Amino acid sequence: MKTSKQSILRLFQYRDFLIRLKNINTVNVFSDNLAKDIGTTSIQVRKDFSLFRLSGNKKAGYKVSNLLKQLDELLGKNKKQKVVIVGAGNIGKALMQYDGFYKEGLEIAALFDYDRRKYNHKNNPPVLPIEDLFKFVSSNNVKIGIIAVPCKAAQQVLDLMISAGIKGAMNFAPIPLKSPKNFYINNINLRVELESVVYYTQM
Amino acid sequence: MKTSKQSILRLFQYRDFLIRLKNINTVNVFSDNLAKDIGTTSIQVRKDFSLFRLSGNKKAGYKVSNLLKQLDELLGKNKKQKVVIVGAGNIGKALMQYDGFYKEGLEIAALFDYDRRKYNHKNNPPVLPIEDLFKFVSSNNVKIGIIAVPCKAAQQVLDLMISAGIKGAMNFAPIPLKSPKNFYINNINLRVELESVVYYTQM
DNA sequence: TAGATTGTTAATCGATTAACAATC
DNA sequence: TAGATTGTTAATCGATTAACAATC
Repeated sequence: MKTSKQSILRLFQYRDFLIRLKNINTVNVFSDNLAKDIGTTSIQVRKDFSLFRLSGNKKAGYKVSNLLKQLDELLGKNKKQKVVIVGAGNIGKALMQYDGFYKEGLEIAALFDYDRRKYNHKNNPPVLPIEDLFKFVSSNNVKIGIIAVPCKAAQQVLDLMISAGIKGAMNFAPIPLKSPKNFYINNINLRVELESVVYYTQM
Repeated sequence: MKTSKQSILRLFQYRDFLIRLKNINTVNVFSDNLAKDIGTTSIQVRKDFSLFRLSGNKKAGYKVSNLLKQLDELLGKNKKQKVVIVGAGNIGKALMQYDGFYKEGLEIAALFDYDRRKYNHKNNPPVLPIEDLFKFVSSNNVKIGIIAVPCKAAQQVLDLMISAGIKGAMNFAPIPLKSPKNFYINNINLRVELESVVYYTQM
């Protein structure tokens, strides 16, 4: 109960806003400013902070740099994290080039694919054959994977990741995958997300 | 209360599974099968169905084709929906080529971009100049948009969409956007999603 | 019938919101 | 001081889970 999934997600969003504030040299911020930005209420903001023992000053709000430092610590943003992507198709490439991963401590260490024509050892990050995944992951101590392959290959890729020592994954294949309890998987089903937009606009 | 966001999302997932079942000619399905597939409980499945007046047969479960037909009706899957994408970068192109949109009644009618070099009227869907968005959307009666542009252009694109008559959007720009109350916006922040995977694997 | 399954009502759980005391 | 803000405790709300009746 103490730490809910949703408040963690909001902490990341607050952090985003704080970074923007810091860039324009803002020193203080009120819970109400934070709330407005991410589209919630100031009560929710203070509640979230309360859960994680983040405190400000009555009347003066929160110090941007101080709060940011605490959030970085709390969210483990001080360590660099290596990530591998399996599937060098459109989604894989989009993520490879996604701005802002790197400065957030997320390093796309390599892409992997089944298709030989896509291999490119010289690229940064390199595009490697799927056979190299196991060795790469274990020798580079990678803990995070992204699955961007077609449905029929997804479970196989996940199993390979797990056996290689990966502990959490983001999955774009629109099919539920089986994983052990201690493995964290974040399913992103873009089709369902789009379908739900359609549904809500029709109501 | 009657219709919760989460149960709607699950209805789409049940539907996915039912389509797969239909393809392998399965006739009947139990709530427990549905639950296993999407990773929930049979109680939840029956509760969801109960909310939407979907019923089966005691002992015999649900008829796949019948249930599918009812879900299609409920979720408005019988009408084709046109969608426009603004931003012909990696994410835009990934979505353009995303398998399965079309057969789900989602038609990517056109992409729009600010960059002249990306224009391609001959492509299917065509890649058009952003100046054409307003006219295209209103004359084709498009109700759904996808925002796949950098942060600094996102709000401007959304405003343009709204003025052209779009009613709901999926937004990939990692920044909160302002929209009127009757406009539905689904924010997909891939960086935050990935960061949360990192967070949970570290615990 | 006995066993298995649906479907609804009630109970629980968790997250959000409200109320308000503390204090700068 | 008065006004504005934080931070915690209590109340509400919504979603999930449990219990159980109905019935094939």
